[in-house]
Amino acid sequence: MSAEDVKLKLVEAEEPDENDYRLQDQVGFILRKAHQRHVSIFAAHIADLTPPQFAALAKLHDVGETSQNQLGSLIAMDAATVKGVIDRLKARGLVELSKHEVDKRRLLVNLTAEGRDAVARLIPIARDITQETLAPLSAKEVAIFMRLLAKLA
Amino acid sequence: MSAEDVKLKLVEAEEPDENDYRLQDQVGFILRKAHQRHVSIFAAHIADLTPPQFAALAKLHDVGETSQNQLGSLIAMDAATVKGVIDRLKARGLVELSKHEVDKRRLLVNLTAEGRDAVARLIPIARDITQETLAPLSAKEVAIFMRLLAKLA
DNA sequence: TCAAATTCATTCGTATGCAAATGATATCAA
DNA sequence: TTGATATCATTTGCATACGAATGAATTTGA
Repeated sequence: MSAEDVKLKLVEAEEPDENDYRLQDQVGFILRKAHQRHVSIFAAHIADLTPPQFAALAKLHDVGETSQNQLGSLIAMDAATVKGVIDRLKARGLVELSKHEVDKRRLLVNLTAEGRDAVARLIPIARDITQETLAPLSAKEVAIFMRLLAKLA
Repeated sequence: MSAEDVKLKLVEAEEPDENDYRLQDQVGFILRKAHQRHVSIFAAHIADLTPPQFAALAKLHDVGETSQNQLGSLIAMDAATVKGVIDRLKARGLVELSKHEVDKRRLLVNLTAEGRDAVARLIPIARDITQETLAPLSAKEVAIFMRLLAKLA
């Protein structure tokens, strides 16, 4: 093989570019689609609440009173996003806000009685949503998938 | 065991409700966080384009001229969403629009020369983004994960 | 053929999601 | 103590994302 041939071969080997990039095989693209599908399943079961709204209620049910930002960090929302979510839940009477006695910066968030009822009513449905989202996988695959997905989150 | 005891035990067994629902273990919640992490990695590598915008460019590079809605279905965007994405790419000179000669409903989308250059330049970076997103997994785990994730998307 | 149904695109309204800037309050450190 | 930092919350601006309504153009089917 001549020096020129070697060079050509190297150039070929160094050039996977463009031609073999398939968007539909990229993890980000598929992750986005899987998320879309989940949101769609969620909406089919719970029409009057979004996944982020339900996440806020469920977490409040777990931990009780917290500040708005603290709640946000528990459910992976930045300050601006959680504010919008909490505002809408408040407008619907599912949470109530109060000021922290000591630290005047903090805005405390609590479930209302109606909010507690909603969570209790919705949790069984949320379990169905999880199951339907994972339905394409066998039980064994679910265990593997959840373990790996958690590593990426 | 008395009949009463049996009844109590059954009631307990039938009541997983609320108490064992952990938001942070639900597939939808983790899917949302994994997607957030990916978007953040994307933004760190490609500051001037969003993942949906890049998806549109990469797919146009693949398939060439298509109608706006057709492109949307190829990259999993509804008509309203894809319109916004294409409008912004057009404003930046990365795509150009034209009317379909025969079917006057259709709006054809094409990469501009600048758009083609951008895709060529960005595809290697996009490959890095995929790799970094999957970095927490071993090669074997990546293969398994992608197979299962595809089933859910 | 022609009325009904479908497709393509647009617009409106609502809801995340995040960066950046701002203001109020609290904490830290020299 | 007080000046520098840090934290909590809000606001603005921009970008998906999608349901629903609308209008234009095409296709279907009786």
